[in-house]
Amino acid sequence: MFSIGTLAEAGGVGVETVRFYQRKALLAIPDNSHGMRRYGDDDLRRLKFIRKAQAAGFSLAEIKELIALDAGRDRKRARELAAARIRALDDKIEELQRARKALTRLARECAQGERGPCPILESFEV
Amino acid sequence: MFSIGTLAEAGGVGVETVRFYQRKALLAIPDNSHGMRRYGDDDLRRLKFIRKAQAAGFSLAEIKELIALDAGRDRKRARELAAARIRALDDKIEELQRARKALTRLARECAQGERGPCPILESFEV
DNA sequence: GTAGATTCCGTACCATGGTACGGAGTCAAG
DNA sequence: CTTGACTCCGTACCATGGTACGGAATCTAC
Repeated sequence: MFSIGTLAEAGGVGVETVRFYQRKALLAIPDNSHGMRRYGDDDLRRLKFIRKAQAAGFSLAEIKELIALDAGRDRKRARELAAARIRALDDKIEELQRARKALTRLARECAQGERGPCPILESFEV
Repeated sequence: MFSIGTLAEAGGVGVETVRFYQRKALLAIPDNSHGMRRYGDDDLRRLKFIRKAQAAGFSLAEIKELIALDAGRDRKRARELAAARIRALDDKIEELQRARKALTRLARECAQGERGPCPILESFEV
């Protein structure tokens, strides 16, 4: 059992962020009737999950649903959320790869010399 | 020459968004001393550029700099911005691919049956 | 047992990227 | 030459994901 500061540090976030997640009901608020609130491994696991799910592009609202689902038994909904997000990820990855191509082109076309305008807009095929 | 509504539609954004970009100095505000403001192909090109650059992950502040650079002659800075964004894109693409993997695993482990909890947190290797 | 760090809690504030509102003026088609 | 759509402009508001503040209580280490 550890304090909120220790939890935050272990999760790689600030104390205020932990509190924010608590307000959003993404993290439980432990009882403190006997002094300071104490946190356990489950809280840390959940905090880390929130950060990873965020990295996967889930919004905090979606993450909240995922957490509820984790305890629950609606497999169909869980699969739906996963599938939708995989599609969104595929689209996003493709988009970023297109953007990367445009930027590579920009860098190449700006490669020579130190001065003079680069065709930045053109590089993006605008 | 066309109106703001036509420009917005052609750019795939709302009129209010065009105004917002104008307030942010991403788009020029044409003279209207002789009536309504009129826009040309350059405005549309720039609007489309803004949307594409956004898709590449540039913030509006960065896009503003890119536009200034496009007219200017500081190739070094343009290359720097491009290179930094390419690195950021590579990181992001990798991260999304990791997330995709976690989600695929989640979908697989939730594949059987209609009810019962899925190990959602575990799927994310939390 | 006391000083300095942490925690608690509510509330306020922040940046980003828009979206909406409302009244007055302008435009375009019938 | 009117009617309905569009424009102008300032200002307000919105969602998301935090970050900061400040006074009181509590902890921890010396």
